[in-house]
Order: sequence, then C-alpha cells, then structure tokens
Amino acid sequence: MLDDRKASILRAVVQEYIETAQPVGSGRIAKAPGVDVSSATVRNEMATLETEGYLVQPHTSAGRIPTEKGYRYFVDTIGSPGALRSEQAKQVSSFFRAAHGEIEEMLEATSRLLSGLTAWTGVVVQPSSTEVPIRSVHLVGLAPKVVLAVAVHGDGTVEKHTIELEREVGEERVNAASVHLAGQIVGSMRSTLPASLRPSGVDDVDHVAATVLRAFGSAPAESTEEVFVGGASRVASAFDAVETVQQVLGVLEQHLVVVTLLRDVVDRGLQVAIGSETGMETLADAALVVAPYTIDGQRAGSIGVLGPARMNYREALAAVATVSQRLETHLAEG
Amino acid sequence: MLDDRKASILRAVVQEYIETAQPVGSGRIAKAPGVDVSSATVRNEMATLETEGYLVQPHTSAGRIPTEKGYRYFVDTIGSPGALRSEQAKQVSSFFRAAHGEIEEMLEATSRLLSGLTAWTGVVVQPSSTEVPIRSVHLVGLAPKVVLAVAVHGDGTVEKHTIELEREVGEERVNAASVHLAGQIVGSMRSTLPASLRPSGVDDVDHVAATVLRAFGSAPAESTEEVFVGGASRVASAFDAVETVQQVLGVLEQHLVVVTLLRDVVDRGLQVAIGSETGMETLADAALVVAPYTIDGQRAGSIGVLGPARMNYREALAAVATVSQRLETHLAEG
DNA sequence: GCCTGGCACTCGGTATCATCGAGTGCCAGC
DNA sequence: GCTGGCACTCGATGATACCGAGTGCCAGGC
Repeated sequence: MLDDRKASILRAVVQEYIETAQPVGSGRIAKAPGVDVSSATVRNEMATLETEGYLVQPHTSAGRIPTEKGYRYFVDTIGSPGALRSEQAKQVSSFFRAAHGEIEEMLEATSRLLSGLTAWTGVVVQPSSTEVPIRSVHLVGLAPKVVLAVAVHGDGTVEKHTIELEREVGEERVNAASVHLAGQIVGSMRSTLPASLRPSGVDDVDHVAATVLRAFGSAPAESTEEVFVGGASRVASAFDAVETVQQVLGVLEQHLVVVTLLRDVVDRGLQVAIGSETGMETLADAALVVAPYTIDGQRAGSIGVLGPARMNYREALAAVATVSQRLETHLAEG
Repeated sequence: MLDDRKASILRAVVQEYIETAQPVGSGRIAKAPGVDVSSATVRNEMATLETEGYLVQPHTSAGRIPTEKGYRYFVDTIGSPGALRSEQAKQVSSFFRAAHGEIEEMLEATSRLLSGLTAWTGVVVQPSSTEVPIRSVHLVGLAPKVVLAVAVHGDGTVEKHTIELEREVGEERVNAASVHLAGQIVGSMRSTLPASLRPSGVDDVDHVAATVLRAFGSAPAESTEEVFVGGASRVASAFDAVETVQQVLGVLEQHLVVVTLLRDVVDRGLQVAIGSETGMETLADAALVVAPYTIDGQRAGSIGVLGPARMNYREALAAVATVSQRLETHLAEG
C-alpha cells in the first residue's frame, strides 16, 4: 500500500507528533533516523500522504498532523508489542508480588497501576460472575419481611440481593429455605440456575426460595461486571479543550457504557481503538488500548488504557499486554 | 461588624459574582435591589470592604471579586437554609420513592442526585460498619488453605475478608469453625469483637476462628467507609485552569482523603468549607457543602457537594440539607 | 527519472500601537 | 454624608507590520 519511504516518513511523523504534540514539518523528518532524503523530498511525500488521508495540515503554512487513518497505519505496523522499560517492569512485578486481599481492591489498584505506567487513565472490567460457579448461598433475615441473600462465587466475589417478601416469615423458615436453596444452587452458575425447585413441602420455605431464585435470575449480567477507573484526573492533561475533558469524564462515569465499549472493541478483535473506531462521538480525540484476560481459558474481563489519540501506543500496548498477562497468572494462582 | 449598607453591598457583590463569574462593578451594585445609593457611594464602601479583606480587585480598573472572607460572611448571613425549587423538590421525592435495592447502589445514585441538583460534584460517604452489629457470619472454603469470611451487618452491608491459613484445613473443620464463630460474634460490632474465643477443643477449628477474628479486627475503620462520587465530570466546568481541574479530580480519586475531609469539616461544626477552610491547598478555589446524616440518632455518614468557591451556596445548602434528611428517613424505614 | 537546492509564497504567532470603555478614586458642592 | 462629575487606569479589542516555520514547485544535476 505505502512504499517503504512513505511508510517510514509517516511513522516518523506520528512518532514525532506523539512526543511533541506539535505539527511536524518536513525539516524535522528529514533529520530523523531512517529517513535519508532531503526535506524537499519529504515534502513531496507528505503531500501525497495528505491526499491519501494519512495526514492533515491545520493550516497551509504549518506542519502535518496524523489523521485517524495515520494513527491506524502506525499501530498496525508497530510490529512486536515491545517490552516495558525496566523500571516499569519492576513496578509491575512488585505490584503483583505485593497484591493480596480482596479481588475488588486488587483490580482497582490494577487500574491505578495502568494509569501510572502510561500517564493516562486505566480501566479494569471485572468478569461477570454469571459464568463463575456459586460456592455458597446464605440467607439472612434483616427485617420481618426483608431477607438478604448472599452468594459467594468461586472467584471470591460476593453477590447479594436484598429481597422483599410478600408475607412475614419466621427466622426458622428463612434458615430452612437457606439450607434448601444451598442444596439446589451451589455449584451452578447464575446462567444455569435451576428453573424451578424441588418442592420442599413447606409453603413458606418454597415462597422464600422461589423469590430468591427470581432475584438472582433477573439481575442482568452487566450489573455484575464492576468497572474500576484509575487516574481519571489524567484526562485533564490529555485534552486541551475543556469540553472534551468533560465529555470523556462523562463517558468514564457511565460504567455500563465502559463495559460495552471495551467488550465491543475486544469482540472486533482490536487491541487499539482510535477515535471513531471506539464507536463513540465523544471519544473522537481519544484512543483506547485494550486487552482481555482469561481464567481457565475462559474469556473473563478486560483491562485498558484510555488516552488521547496521540498517546504512546508502543508503551501503552506493552503495559496493557504485560499487566493482563500478569493478572491472569495472579488470578489463576489465587 | 459590618454596618447594614456595607453588608448588603457585600452580599450583592457575592450574589452577582456567583451568577456571572465576572468582576462586579459599582454600577451594577447601585442598581441592585436593596441598595438605594449612587455608584459613587458604592465605590467608597467597596474600597473599605477591600481594605477590610472582603473583596479584591483583579486589577486597578476592574470590578471586585469576593475573597474567602467575603464568601464566608455571605454564607454566615445567608439566614434560613431556604427550600429547593419545586421541580428539584419533585426530583428528590421521586428519587427516594423509586429508591430500592442494595444500599451501595442507592448511595451511589444519591451522589449523582446531588450532582444533578447543584450542577457540581456530589459526594456520599457510607457509614463505617464498625458500629453496626453483625447479623451473620459465614465461612466458605475457596481453596485448600484459603477461606473467605463473610459477615452481614444489620444495615445490609456485607464485609468480607479473604484469609490465608497457615495449614490446610478440611471442609468439615471450616464449617465447624463457621458455626463456632457465628455463636461468638453475631450481635457484636466490629469494635467490640470478643478478644479471645472460648476454646472449642479442636485445634484446627481454633486456628481458623482465631485467624478470622484477627482479620476482622485488623481492618481499619476507614477502609469500611465507602465513598461515592457522582458527577466528577462537572469539575471540568467548575474551574477554568486545567491544572486546578486535575488537582481537584486527584483529590476525589483518593477516597481516604475525601472521608477525612468530610469528617473534619463536620467535626468543626461547619456546613460549608471555603477554600483554605477545607484544609487542603489543592482545594483553594473550591468549596464544600456538607451535611452529616444519622441513623437512630447515631452519627452515620455524610453527604456533600464539591464545587467552585463561587458556587450557589443557598441552592447547595438546600440540596444537601434536603437530601440528607430524606436519606435518613429512607434508611430508617429500610 | 528521481532527488535536491533554491525560491517565492502563505499564514499563524508575536509585537507594537491606538482606541475604547468599564470601572476606579477623589473632590467639590448640595 | 451623599452624589455628580471628572481625570485616570488598564485590560480588551482591533489594526498593522513583521518574522519565520513551513509549503509547493521548478530547474538543474546525478
């Protein structure tokens, strides 16, 4: 598509623009390593790169800026994912060495880690508990007609539902239902919950158990996918227009949007979504670097970095790849 | 301290500046209702208000801007908290009418409600579960040497600790410890956990139970106080300097800081903390309106609104007061 | 035929200067 | 003691000129 020289010029422009955030002129590129031609030649090539849609000029007498297509070519030809700089690799290692405690806190810390590694915003989506077997179920009476159902999943996640009963039920009945339910749904996943219960013979117990089952069954899968955003303040330095900052922050606030955003990108087989590739108008100036992570070969959650389109893709890709891999092994070991 | 005329001029300046975000000149004030003097007189008064530290001039030939002291006088003499506008009152009512489900989600939604009411950022601190009695304790074995301890509090909160055991313990031992522990700590609060356990006679059970107790006892009270931030994107429109935006977002990211910030302000008996009154340099241009809420007369958590120092205090005070009150009754009813 | 030095040209950024006007401080007079 | 009047200040706005980074293009040379 692009001959060697055009390619290296384009890559040099993107590289330079990522570093300086300033329009890049032919002079700078001519001096760049790997480009051994005069600035005049570079100018000619740049002109054709512009007509082909890889670059734009903010105004006539200015240097060039990459377009979305330009960034896309850049990341597509980035070659090997590259490795983290050694200090960063150390940071990741010591993070996972020290990681312990509740999985939620750990994932939140992971989002901050991603932010720290890349200088942008880190995002972590916790796997839906839909596909994780239930390890234990327990009912606790909170008020005469209110019962709290707590399920512990195999991954250490806790799912709870506050349930309003239609009639008052004594404590011993709640306990009976608890035992009854445990026998039925422990070991199943939320998506394969028993449709109906073996009747236990006692009316109240059936009533409670059925209500609880319904509560578990009706919770949408997305609501069990928690989202952790680390380093949201970096958004302020990522974009110069205040309203862009506001819009991007607005996206990050809507966790459901973030979940589907990451899922969509991963489903399309992308590691990087640039500008309109994210499918969101409000992220036109942004880019997202994602990686899914798996547990037992099962697609689980995903992690990502959200930054400006002119982010350092090589670095971000390395960070996201490394962290997702370490996260996998960490979660597998427990 | 300030005579009537100075007071109403100061109040008019603050009011006007809150609305326009522009330095206020003597002409505008002379036309303001309640000020029936000429602009020349206003000028004289403004000059003395400036020497007394209530106002400043950005530059010689500009209008005046309130200082922190000026805002402070304004809120101190604001009189009655005022009521919400009727549409807003409706919004609050329908919110609490529709509120149901898990307490965490409800509080998060409350933070968004506060943000929506005031156009700034809403903050909700969930009460520490330290002072809420434990309703149920349950141990679940996750791996040979890993046990998850789940405690349900009286308010529907769930506290969990993943516990690494020193030696492998069979499932029946874990269950025994679970029953044993439940008998001991159900009904107590985290701060009054039994220091030691009645020995059960079985070594393994004692070991597990003791480890669990230690885990519950060593969790600091702050870590059980969750923070919900709603409408963080509003920060972008609250301040014009990008770095201020970044700093304020940075504060909101540190949940522990937010907890102590709100607590400090409440403890000092304030409803409003302006600029340096927050005790944080990074919030020099910001103001915080807070209200604690109680359950059973017990100080529980607090809610607040974080905005620019030139926020509409009357409105924010009304919003915070109304929401905290409705929240109290909502939580009391369950 | 392709590259390159050279050159005229473009145009945003910066500096200079004048003008405008909102706002001020102050004073004399009512 | 208040107010109208007035000289003054100074940021904002706009016109003008200039600079220079960068461009497109052409003619000459390898």
